[in-house]
Amino acid sequence: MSEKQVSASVIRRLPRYYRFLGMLAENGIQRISSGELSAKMGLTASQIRQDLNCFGGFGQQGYGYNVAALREEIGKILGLSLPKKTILIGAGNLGRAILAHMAFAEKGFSIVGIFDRDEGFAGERLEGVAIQHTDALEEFCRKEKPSVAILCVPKMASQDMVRRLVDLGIKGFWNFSHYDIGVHYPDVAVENVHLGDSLMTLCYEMQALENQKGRE
Amino acid sequence: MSEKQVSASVIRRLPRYYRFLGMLAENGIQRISSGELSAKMGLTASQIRQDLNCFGGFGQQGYGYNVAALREEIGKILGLSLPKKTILIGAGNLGRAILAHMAFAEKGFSIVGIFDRDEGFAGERLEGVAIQHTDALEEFCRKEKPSVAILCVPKMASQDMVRRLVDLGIKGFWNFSHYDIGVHYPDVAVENVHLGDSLMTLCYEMQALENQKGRE
DNA sequence: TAGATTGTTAATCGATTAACAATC
DNA sequence: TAGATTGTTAATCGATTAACAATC
Repeated sequence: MSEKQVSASVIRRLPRYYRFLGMLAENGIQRISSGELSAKMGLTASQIRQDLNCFGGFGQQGYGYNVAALREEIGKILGLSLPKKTILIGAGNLGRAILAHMAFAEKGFSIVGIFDRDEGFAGERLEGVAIQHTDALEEFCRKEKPSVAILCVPKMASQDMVRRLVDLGIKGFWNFSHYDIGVHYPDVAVENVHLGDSLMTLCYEMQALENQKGRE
Repeated sequence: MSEKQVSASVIRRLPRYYRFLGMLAENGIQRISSGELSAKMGLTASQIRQDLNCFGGFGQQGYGYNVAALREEIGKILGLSLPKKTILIGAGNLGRAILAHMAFAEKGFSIVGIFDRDEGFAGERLEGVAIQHTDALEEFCRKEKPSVAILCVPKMASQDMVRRLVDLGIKGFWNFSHYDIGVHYPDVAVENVHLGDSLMTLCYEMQALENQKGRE
């Protein structure tokens, strides 16, 4: 099982394939060719075949791909069924919204603890899980051994918090804070969300659109 | 002013430069070389110089870059000072969290309206702006002419809502819904957030880390 | 002036697209 | 079998890195 290293560009497209295949399955579509899928997703058929063949031959010549089977394969590649004990750090409105909004369970994440430095939240429950003070973090992690942390704390607090969590054995961060994890922790998995960057990118795109219109 | 088309890869790095330069400025650092900045950001110095020179020569040989001046230039390139009337569609917990969490004003976005299809929210105010029923959307847009919509509605509702908003003259979408805008609307700017995709990517990275450990 | 560091050109590397033989 | 569509190799394209002359 010596998997060759697959590029980040390919990995970033997998969730999107997974999502589109889910939609197709919901609509009762059982088979699809790379050509049809590429049209729906705005990609080339070549790219889809190339991407999928990083992991194996999931299609059938002359037929295409079985939607449900391919979706399941991609789910496996992503590791969605692997159980991942997860803690939420920061129970402000962003943390709460994410907790309520995301389908964690169907991706293998189970929320086992919620922490906030605000004493006022202590005891309150979100989605059935009690909020604890961050002081309880060390003891909790030694006992429960969570592997993932969702970081919804202010920028100021995040740098120290990350160090603390890495020391406590956290292996993956879903980072909504303004701090760039990852530059200094090569042994953990990090997915930075950086909503501010996203909004600025939109800002640029709108301006570019405007300029383009003017030039035509 | 015939700007050559700058690649998306470069654009996506600009907000990150902007953020790091902001941090440096906060720490009282006035000048920085591409070499120093590259070390802090985990890039190559070449890439930084290459990126910046898409837009002009902002540095000075033998000296480096003036932090404050460069930050301002990047802000200009991104179009942050351009005023953008913005509406929020969907005042559920995600919409509320985003509204409270983001520094819209400092990026030129002003929230002028909030809409939800839930009658129960009508009249409530968030950040000083009243929530209206989505029925009021048409009249509001014709009068106020907002250019940006933040989309925080369920997947089911989003497809129709996007069509409606495009018809009403919305030129940019910050899309938190599960629906992929952009495949069918080439004349609007779209920034898809897709938190689910991000979480799945983390899932893969964690698994890859695990496999790597086992192989060593 | 000498040292440092940019702006820019050239070389390399990787990702995407095209093409087509294999095969269902 | 004939038609369709994959898996895979080769060609192209673009992005990143390296190198260095220009210059502050």
